[in-house]
Amino acid sequence: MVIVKGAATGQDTRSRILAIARDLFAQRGFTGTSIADIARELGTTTAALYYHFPAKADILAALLAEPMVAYGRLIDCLDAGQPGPEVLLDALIDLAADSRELARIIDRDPTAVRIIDQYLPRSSQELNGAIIDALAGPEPGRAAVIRAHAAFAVTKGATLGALESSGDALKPADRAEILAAALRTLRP
Amino acid sequence: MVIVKGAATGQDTRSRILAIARDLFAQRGFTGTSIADIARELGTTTAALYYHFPAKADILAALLAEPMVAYGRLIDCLDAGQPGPEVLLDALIDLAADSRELARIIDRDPTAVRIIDQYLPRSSQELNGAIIDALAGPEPGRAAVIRAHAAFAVTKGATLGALESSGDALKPADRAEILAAALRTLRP
DNA sequence: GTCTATACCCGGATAGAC
DNA sequence: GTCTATCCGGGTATAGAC
Repeated sequence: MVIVKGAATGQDTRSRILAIARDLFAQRGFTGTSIADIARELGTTTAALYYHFPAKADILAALLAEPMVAYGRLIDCLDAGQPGPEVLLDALIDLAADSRELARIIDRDPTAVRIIDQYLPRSSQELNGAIIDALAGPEPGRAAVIRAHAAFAVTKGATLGALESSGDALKPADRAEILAAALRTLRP
Repeated sequence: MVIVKGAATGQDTRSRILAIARDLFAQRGFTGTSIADIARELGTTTAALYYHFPAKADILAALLAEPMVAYGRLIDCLDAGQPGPEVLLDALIDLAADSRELARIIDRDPTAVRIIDQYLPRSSQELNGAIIDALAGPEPGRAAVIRAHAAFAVTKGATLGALESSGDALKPADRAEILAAALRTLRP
């Protein structure tokens, strides 16, 4: 039997920290956000934060854990069997939509990139390279590689742009439009 | 009559500082680069740096001055008369190519963005918004706005991707491929 | 123009009481 | 689980000699 106490504590505080951190990191970047900033928003002191997380980097890691396994699964799909470009682009759009604040953090803050790379088996550079390769197809000419870069850019840029105005979720119509644009980019 | 002294000094040191800063900022981000890092690379102390620049932010500002007027000119063109999308996309590609390291700094480090916004008449957010509006055309539907975001993303993403492998200058063939991809994105 | 030395602050992180 | 108090390091910036 679960008794609900007056003010929520425990696991709940941890989630609040993560939510606050996600916001602030997205706004000011990882480096630009201090532990004190998070604590202030949380309504506690910095010391209290360290009860929940051993270090600032671990907050970032916790935030990225979920999208990272998703990203990893995607890469595994690439290693085994070639998915069509539609499937791949589709997955990339979903990934960008699911973790939009994180996407911003990841490719915006070099310091953050270095930190998350320590938590990953493959560096984020390698991951991006694998995606470009898959989009470019087998034995690609230079033009195909450029088109791959273009399509990749569309999945990120257009998805973030669409979410900017529509708030929380990516509308199906928008998703379709983005996918179509990315495909057009890819195949002349 | 100009006498060339043994070791170059004066104006030259200033340029060296800027070159070093451009490199380091691009690699580690603005926030991630310290004055001491730049001084070390330069072979002097931090104090010497402050003879040439009053503050770290001023180094960034000097670095961005040139591309910023180019960007401003582009926006002015938008205000007066509608250029076709080809012209606009073309200019965006050139801009990305000319200032690739700077482009990285600008949309990667939120702290840097805040700093340069203090030096500009219009915020970089407004500038980007104006470009999206121009690409979307008059009275755009939602789909057109999304396509505009996609095309904008292509000019940046594909240009940076192309330069990654080709070194210093953007090859004409690559430029054409990028422009074609961006246009395809824009018009179904 | 460049140095040595230093002031000053801020960020991350810890100790130990409650 | 949260507090007060504090340490440490590194970062920006300045003073003043050379």
